Amino acid sequence: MDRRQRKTREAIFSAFTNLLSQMEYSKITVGQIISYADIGRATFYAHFETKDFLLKALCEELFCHVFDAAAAEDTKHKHIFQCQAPDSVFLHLFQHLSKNDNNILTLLSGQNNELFLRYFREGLTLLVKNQRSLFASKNNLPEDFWIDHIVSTFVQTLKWWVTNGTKESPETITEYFFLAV
Amino acid sequence: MDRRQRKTREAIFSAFTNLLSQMEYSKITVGQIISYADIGRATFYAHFETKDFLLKALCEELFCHVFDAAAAEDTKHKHIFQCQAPDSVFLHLFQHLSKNDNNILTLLSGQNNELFLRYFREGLTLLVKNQRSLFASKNNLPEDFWIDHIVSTFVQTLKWWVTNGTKESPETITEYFFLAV
DNA sequence: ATGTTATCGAACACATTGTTCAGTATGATT
DNA sequence: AATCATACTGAACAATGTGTTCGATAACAT
Repeated sequence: MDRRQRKTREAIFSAFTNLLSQMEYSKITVGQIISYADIGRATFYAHFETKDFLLKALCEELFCHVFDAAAAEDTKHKHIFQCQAPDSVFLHLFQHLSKNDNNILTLLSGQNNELFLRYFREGLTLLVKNQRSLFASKNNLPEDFWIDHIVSTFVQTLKWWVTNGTKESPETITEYFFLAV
Repeated sequence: MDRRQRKTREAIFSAFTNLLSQMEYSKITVGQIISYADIGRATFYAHFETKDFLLKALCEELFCHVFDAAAAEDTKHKHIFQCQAPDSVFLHLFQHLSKNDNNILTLLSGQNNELFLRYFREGLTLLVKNQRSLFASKNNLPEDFWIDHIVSTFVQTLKWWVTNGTKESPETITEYFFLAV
């Protein structure tokens, strides 16, 4: 990819992420984005069809990164330490999120667009399906129902955690999550 | 209240509700609302400051009505039949919602504004707090955490129900809800 | 019958979106 | 270094939506 394209794309993402941490999605205008990113109007539209597509692209980058990282750390962990703690994927996810890389927590906690949550839930659903064996106690319920339920509970736990100041350790939050679910 | 005001207000609510069942909140314009309601532009703004305030007013009417009705039926039920089934409030709520009065289900299931869900959750939180004794099993978790969790689970159950065609009976859904929670 | 108040409707300023296009700068390729 | 392709600029543009204003008209309460 052309260096110019890369720089522009990153400038847009950076501006957009900053704006997202300051105000809710629906209030952000393309004018603000190009002003922060310091690019021309036409350039923005050469990269993204609309603001919604920008959000989608950002989510794909952020969430893929987080979920992949959590899964990878988990695998590595198991290999090195032979650790079979059943909650390790989720613990790693909470740990990773608690660093607030790329402001994901900020974005998830604020009153942002539903699109945002939808993409997060999509990634999370895949993760939960891979870990379905952890939740055998739910098997008197329809499978898609309880997968949905676990995803909801994770998101709720995360929101509660952030809203209340992220005071608890990732370990404690993981415990809450498994107690609730 | 002046009859003219009442009529206008109802025309706006009616137009808005219809539109909400046809398209998502963010796509609806004031122009469409006044066109459906067949009123002047200035009249709309004499009643509601913005579209968001209209949504808020609608939610207050709808949700108050639903939660109050559920609580009232529940009380009546207990008085007449001496029924102490612990899940009756929630069963009544599911029953009431399943009639889809005023399109609440349609509105809740669609990809509507977060505002909408926020108001629904507010009402629901009050209801859950009144019924906190039903969920004693959660008392090794912080109280605000599990109240949040129960509210989340209710909303998730409702969404799942509607998304999957409202095939299950209110009784079955209530059972799912209590199994999940 | 009278005074009050809601509605009308059209016009208004303003903001935002998404497009267009000619000109300029930067990158890749030989 | 010269050349070609392509990304960016910046300003202008139409189209759409928001929220306000105001004089005229109709409906209401008493």
